[in-house]
Amino acid sequence: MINLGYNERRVIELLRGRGGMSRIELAREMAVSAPTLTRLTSSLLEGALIVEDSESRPPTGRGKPSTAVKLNPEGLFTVGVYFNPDDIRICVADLEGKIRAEHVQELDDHSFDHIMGVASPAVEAVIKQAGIDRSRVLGCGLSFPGHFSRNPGHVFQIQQFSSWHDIDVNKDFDDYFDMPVFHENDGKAVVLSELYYGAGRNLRNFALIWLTYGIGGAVVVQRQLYRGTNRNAGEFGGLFPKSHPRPSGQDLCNLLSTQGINVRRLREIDESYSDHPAIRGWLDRATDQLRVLSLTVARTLDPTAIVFGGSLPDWIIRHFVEHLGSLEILGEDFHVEPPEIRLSAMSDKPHLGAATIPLYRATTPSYYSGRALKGWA
Amino acid sequence: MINLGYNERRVIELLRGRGGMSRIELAREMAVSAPTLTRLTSSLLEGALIVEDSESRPPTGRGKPSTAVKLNPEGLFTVGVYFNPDDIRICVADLEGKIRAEHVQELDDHSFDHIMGVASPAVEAVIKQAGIDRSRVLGCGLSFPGHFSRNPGHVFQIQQFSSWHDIDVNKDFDDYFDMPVFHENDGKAVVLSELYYGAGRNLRNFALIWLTYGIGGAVVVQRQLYRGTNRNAGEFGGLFPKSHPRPSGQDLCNLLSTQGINVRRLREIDESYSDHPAIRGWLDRATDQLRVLSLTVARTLDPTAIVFGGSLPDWIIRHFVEHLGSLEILGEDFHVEPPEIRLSAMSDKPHLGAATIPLYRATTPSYYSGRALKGWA
DNA sequence: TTATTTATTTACGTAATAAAACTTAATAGC
DNA sequence: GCTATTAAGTTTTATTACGTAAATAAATAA
Repeated sequence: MINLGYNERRVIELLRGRGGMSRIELAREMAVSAPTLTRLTSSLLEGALIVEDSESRPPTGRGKPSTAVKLNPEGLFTVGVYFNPDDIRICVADLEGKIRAEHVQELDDHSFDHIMGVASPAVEAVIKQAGIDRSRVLGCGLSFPGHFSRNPGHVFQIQQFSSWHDIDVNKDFDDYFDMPVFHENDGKAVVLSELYYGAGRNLRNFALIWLTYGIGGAVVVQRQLYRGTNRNAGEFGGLFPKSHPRPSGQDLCNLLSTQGINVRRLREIDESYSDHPAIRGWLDRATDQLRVLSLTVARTLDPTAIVFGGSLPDWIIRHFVEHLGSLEILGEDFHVEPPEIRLSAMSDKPHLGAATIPLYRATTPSYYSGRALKGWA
Repeated sequence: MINLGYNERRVIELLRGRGGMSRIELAREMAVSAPTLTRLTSSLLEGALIVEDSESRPPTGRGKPSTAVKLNPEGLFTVGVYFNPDDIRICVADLEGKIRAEHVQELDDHSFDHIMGVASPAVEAVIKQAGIDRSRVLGCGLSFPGHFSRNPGHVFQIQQFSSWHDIDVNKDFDDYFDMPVFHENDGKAVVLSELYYGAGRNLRNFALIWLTYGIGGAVVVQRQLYRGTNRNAGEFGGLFPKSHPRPSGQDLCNLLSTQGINVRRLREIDESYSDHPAIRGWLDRATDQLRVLSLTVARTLDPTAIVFGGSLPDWIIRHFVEHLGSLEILGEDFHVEPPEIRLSAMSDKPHLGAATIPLYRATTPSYYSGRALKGWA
C-alpha cells in the first residue's frame, strides 16, 4: 500500500522518540531539500503513518510558523509473542511502542505444540481486544531465550525447550500466524524496544545485559542491532562458564535449593529474601562479576551506556545497578567518558521487544533494499 | 574530477581484494541491473580507477565471454605517515595497497616540530621517488599511538609525546602537507589496511589486537571501522591496568630492566632472548592474559577472526598466536564457530595503515553523503 | 552455416532529487 | 492599520540515477 523507501524510513527514525518536528527541521537533519521533504511527508501522510500536529507551538519569531509532523500511533501495529520457561506474553503494540492489549499466562508445558497452541489464538484475541484495524497489523515478532546452533534455524541449549530439537524456527512458526512472522533471541528483541522506546532511545551505541535464568544481552552499534558473525554478539553469558558460579537466575535458584528453598519461578524470589545471608553473599559476588563484565564491555565496545534488565526480580537488578558504582572510579585510565549504567525500561515487557522486531525490519533504513518495498499491506 | 557516488564506491569495494570481476558478476552482487553497471564502470574507467583485464579468462561455455574489470593500481595513490617512539615511516601506496616508495628513520627527538620537520619533506621525497602522477595523490594519512583526551583534538597519554599537549591534531598537521590530511590512532589505522589488504580482506567482522609499547586494537563491524562513542572501542589496553603486569612492550621493557637488560627500542629484543627464564615467564603470563582477552572479545563481538599484530618483535607475536590454542577448546559452551586467531599481515608496515585512511574515507560507501562528491582532484 | 546463449551497450521511460520561483502566514516598522 | 520582511512550505522545472526493453557482440551447439 505505502512504499517505505530509504528516506521515508529515515523520517520515521527521526520522528520516533521525539514529540514532533517541522519539515524544515527534518530536512536539515536529513540533509535533503525542503521540496524533497514535502514529498516524503506527503506520502507518509497519505499512508497515515504520520499526522500533522494540531497543537501549534508558539511561533518563535517572524515568518510562517512551522507545522510539526509526528508519528501516528494508529498508523501501524505489530504483534509480539514472548515466552520463557515461566510464562508466555502476547501483545499488540502501536507505532509509539504502547501496548494496546496483552495476554499473559503461565507455562508448564514447554512443547512446541502447546506454546503455539496458546500463542496462535491469543494473537487473534489481543488484536480483537485492542480494537484495531487488522489491515494495519504489520507482522508478528517472536522472541524467546536460546542460542542458535550450528544447524541454521534450530534453537538449542535451554533445558526446558529441549523438545524443540526438530523445530526449524525459520519456517515452523509461519503456519500459526496469519501475517509475516519474525523471530529473535530474547535479549536481542528486547534491545530493539530499548532502542526505540527505552533506555537507548537517544543513544547511538549501547549494550544490554539481560539477566534471566541465563545471561544474555545484545549490542547496538550506530543504532543498529549488531548480531556478530554467528548471531552470538552480546551473548555475555559465555563469559561466565556454566560450571562456575555466575550471575544468572539458574545459579541463584541452585543456591536457594541448597538452602532448602525451592522456587518454581524467578518472580517468586521477592524482596523478602534480601536479608537471607546466602542471598546477600550471592548478590555481592554477582555484583562483582557484573562489574567486571561492565568494564569489559566498556573497553571493548565503548558504548554510551550499558543497560541492565531481565526477568530476574526487579529488586535484584536494581541492586546490581545501584551497587556497580561509577565505572569511572572503578576502571583505571579512563581518559574519556565511561559508559553510563542504566536500568532497563523493558524488564517487565519483553513482549514489546518481540513486537518491535517487525517494525525494526520494516523501518530501519539500512534494511531497505531495492527501489521500492513491496509494502507492508 | 571523478565523482565517486555511492554505487561507484560499492564497485570499488567489491573489486578490492579480488583479481577481477565481470560486470555481470558485479551487477549480481550489487543487485543492480546490467545497464547500471555499464554506467558505473564507464565513469570509473574514464577516471582510470579501474581497467579492463586484458587476460581473457578461458570461456566457460556458450555466449559472449565476459571481460573482467579490476582496480587500476595506478589509479590513485595515498601517502601514509606513521610514527611511534622508536621511528617514523612514510610511504606512498597504490590502489592495491602496494608500497611504491618509503622512507624510514629512527626518532630520538619526539617534539611536534621535529617530527613534522622530518615528515613534511619526506612525503614530497617519497612521492618523487615513486615516480607517480602528483595529481593522483588522494591525500595523506597520519597514524600514531595515543588516545584522545576529553578535549577534542588533543592527544594524550604517551609519555614520549608529552610535549604535544598544545597540539590540535585536527588542524595543526594541515600546514605541513600539500594535500588533504587525515589522522587516526595507530591500531585503528592498521586495521584499515588489514581490512583492505591483510588478514581481514575477506571478513565482515573482526578485531585487531595491536601490541606495541602499549596495548591497542580496533574493531571492524560490517566492514566498517567501529570507533565507539568516544573513539575508544577496541582500546583493549584498558582491560589491563597499567599498575599491574600486562602484555605490553613497556611492561616487557620494565621486566628486562629489572634483569639488568636495557633495550632502547623494541626491535632490539630479538629471538635470542627467548631462552631467558624471566622472558619465558613473561611470555607465558602474557599469553594467558591474551587468551582471556580473546575469549572476551569472542563473546562480546562474535567476530569471524581476531588478528594479532604490532611493533612487538615478530617472534613474540608469533609465540602468542601459536600458544593461544583453539578458542573452541578453551572456551566452554561455544555453540557456534569461535573466531579464528590470525597473524597480522601488517606488523612490519604500519605506515600502510596510515596510507589507507584517505582511501577509506574516499571509497567507503557509507561515507558518501549527498548526490555527488566534490571529487578527490 | 545458422540458431542459441550470454555479456554488454543503447535507447528510453520513470522516480528521486535540488534549485528557483511562488504562496502562505507570521512579525517589524512606520 | 498598512507595508516590508522573514521563514515555512509547495509547485514547477531540470538533472540524475536507475530499470526495462531492444540491439549488438561474441562465443558455442546443432
